[in-house]
Amino acid sequence: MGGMLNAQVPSALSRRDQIRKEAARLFAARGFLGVGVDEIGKAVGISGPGLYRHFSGKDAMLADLLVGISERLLEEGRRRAGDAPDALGALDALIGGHVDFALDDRDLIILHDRELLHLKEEDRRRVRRLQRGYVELWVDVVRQAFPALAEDGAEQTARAAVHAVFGLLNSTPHSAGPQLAQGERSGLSRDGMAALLHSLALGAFAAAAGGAADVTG
Amino acid sequence: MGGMLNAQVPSALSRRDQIRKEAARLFAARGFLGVGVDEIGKAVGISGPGLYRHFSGKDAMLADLLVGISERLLEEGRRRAGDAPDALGALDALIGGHVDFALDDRDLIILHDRELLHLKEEDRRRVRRLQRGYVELWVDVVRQAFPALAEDGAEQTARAAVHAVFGLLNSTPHSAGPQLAQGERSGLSRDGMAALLHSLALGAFAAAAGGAADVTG
DNA sequence: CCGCCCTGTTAATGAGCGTTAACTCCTGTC
DNA sequence: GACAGGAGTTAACGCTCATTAACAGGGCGG
Repeated sequence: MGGMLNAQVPSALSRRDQIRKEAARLFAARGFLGVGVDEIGKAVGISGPGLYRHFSGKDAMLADLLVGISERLLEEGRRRAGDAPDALGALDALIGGHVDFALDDRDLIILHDRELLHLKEEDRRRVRRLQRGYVELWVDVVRQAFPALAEDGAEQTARAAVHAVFGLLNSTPHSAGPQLAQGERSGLSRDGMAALLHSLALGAFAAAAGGAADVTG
Repeated sequence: MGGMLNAQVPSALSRRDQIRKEAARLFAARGFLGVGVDEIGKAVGISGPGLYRHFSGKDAMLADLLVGISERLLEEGRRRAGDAPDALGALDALIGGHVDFALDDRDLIILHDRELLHLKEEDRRRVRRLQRGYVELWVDVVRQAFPALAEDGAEQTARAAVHAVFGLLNSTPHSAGPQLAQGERSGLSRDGMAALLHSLALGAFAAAAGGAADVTG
């Protein structure tokens, strides 16, 4: 069954991408340590050790997923924020991008902060560096959008608020069960949920800027 | 080394509580499946299988922790909300209680929604029932506090907002490293962080009530 | 047409781990 | 003072599981 050039025909994922997708799904559902390689193999139609032709090991699959999502988030975030006309527009763009990600790639969002500890030190450092960059991007934009958070001493407040809003935006995976059909997620449509999350995030930032800019402890 | 009556002297935890505490710490740090019983034993000064004198198995320790936290959250939440004079006061009390919990029992908050899947079906159902009760408590209070969310069709919005705010309030464990000293958490004092989280949560709910009450899609 | 290599397969290996068994010691009670 | 039982110990069992070894087939360049 070899050598068919792995044509990148649309709608047909490469074997490697197939593995990525199924591994993400399984890791999200039962945890990295709770999934065996045989199971991942079965999910893509090959069996167990055949995976080692595509990844150097189980750890490497997780590392690939986490590095990939972190890079995509940072890259997309920079692009969107850069294309915006002003600070508030940039914040809107960041929120919208993150919401899309949280709603459309739930598995990866779950893994993103749940399985970080199972990475080897080197990969973990790399992912953390990317995450830190993403946070700083948000912090900069938020401080420009809300002048109260740009004051001296409000940087830690802004950073904590950004972390908290990430928790808010990433909450959708937790609120729904393992998997629901596409149209329905707890009674709200995908776009309804997106709009709601967007509102909640903006409201939270506004509150941080309004009341607690000087709570630097 | 047995039979010292296990006196409930203050400042001395019972062996069982010692195990609870250390198991929670280890599970939070490296995941339920990533921690061996020998390690938990060593953390409390006994070794490996000695734990089986206090818990029927490793699963039982996790179940004990998750059931315990879920019960405490629901019980405390009901008590606080019941003692409040009005709906807004009840919401304040709920937020304050949850914030205290998130800041003071980080390990349990992490486990609470991270390791649920490693419970046996029966325990999982029990924890989920408690969690559902807690969510409904919040939903009721939020809808009373914000009339816009009490309208017909806004129930799903309110519930989604509550889930999202839980994600926000539970974000502190993720934002800080494994463990920091008591005084400092990312530059904000404990009380500063508590005040900030409180503001963020209220701001989010206000935004949900203001703009998106009819986004039932 | 030959041979390389990509992609699979199954079998074996070796480590880790939860749990149980068998045994010891100490303490409070009758 | 015997003794029942709580609270430990170490050794052994059985199972899972990631990884490696050894082998096979089929397509494509030469």
